[in-house]
Amino acid sequence: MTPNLGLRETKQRVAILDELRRDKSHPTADELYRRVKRRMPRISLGTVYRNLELLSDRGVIDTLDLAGARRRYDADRSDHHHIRCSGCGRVDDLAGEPPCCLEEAFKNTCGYKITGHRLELVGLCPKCRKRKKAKKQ
Amino acid sequence: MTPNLGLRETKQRVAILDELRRDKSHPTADELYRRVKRRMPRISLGTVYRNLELLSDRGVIDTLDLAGARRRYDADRSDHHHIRCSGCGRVDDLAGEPPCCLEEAFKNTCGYKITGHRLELVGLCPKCRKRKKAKKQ
DNA sequence: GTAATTGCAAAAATTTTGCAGCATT
DNA sequence: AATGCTGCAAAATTTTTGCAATTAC
Repeated sequence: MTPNLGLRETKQRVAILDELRRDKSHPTADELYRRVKRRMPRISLGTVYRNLELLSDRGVIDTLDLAGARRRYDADRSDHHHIRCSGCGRVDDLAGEPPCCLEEAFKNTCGYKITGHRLELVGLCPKCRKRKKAKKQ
Repeated sequence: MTPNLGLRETKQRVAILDELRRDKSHPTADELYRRVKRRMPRISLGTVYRNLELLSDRGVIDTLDLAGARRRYDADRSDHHHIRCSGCGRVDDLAGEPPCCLEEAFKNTCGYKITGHRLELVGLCPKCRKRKKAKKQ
């Protein structure tokens, strides 16, 4: 599965991580649950939530927690940002370098010890753009 | 209250907006409800939610929807970002210019029509830094 | 008078948790 | 054998909604 993390390698955990790695759409816990359920029908939603939290705590996966939407998960831990469609809620990866040292820029503000940041663009995905155009005419 | 927006000027709406403007802590709907309730004991939480949504739709207030936390609201509509404490969840304003044209940087990515962005720093607020230090020793 | 808005309470949606039994180490 | 993990179901949390009565326009 992954280097030793003090976690047991249960069938459920392996299946959850495997499906998340295979699914590039940043699924919610519930969406992932439904996928895993296809190959493991007795798995419970609670198990999925518990495992996603454990894996996230140990840095195996990322929790997206994007603004306003339900929590989403991402097995891709590389440094990248996301864009969310305000029409349908889908979330895509942003290509391109993370911009100029955001954390640096705010380093000496307000007494916080800065540990990270989250940048999220908002927009309309191609499908929703088309849909909107169609509506207007 | 505010220029005409096709909204009636009910006592509840006025009180909600007034309290939000007075409260710089980016309260959640529930926190705001408890404040408003002090001067208007019969107001209901549903009314607070409904008004916050209406006011946000019309751009009178901002919905923060910061990552992972509960939804928060902000009557300050100036262009600014936020920092969230991973210890206690409090949210503060970030001083300083918004960094170099974030949206520009990603303009030609992935076919989205970009309409906005959200930047949120994460860190430990002064209180939580102190608390953590105390614990360690 | 009309239509928007409210309070209330119930429902919906999402996430967490207690527990007894099971599986991994 | 020990203990971490699971399924299940119930609970907790947050937000939304239906409806009859009220209020602003």
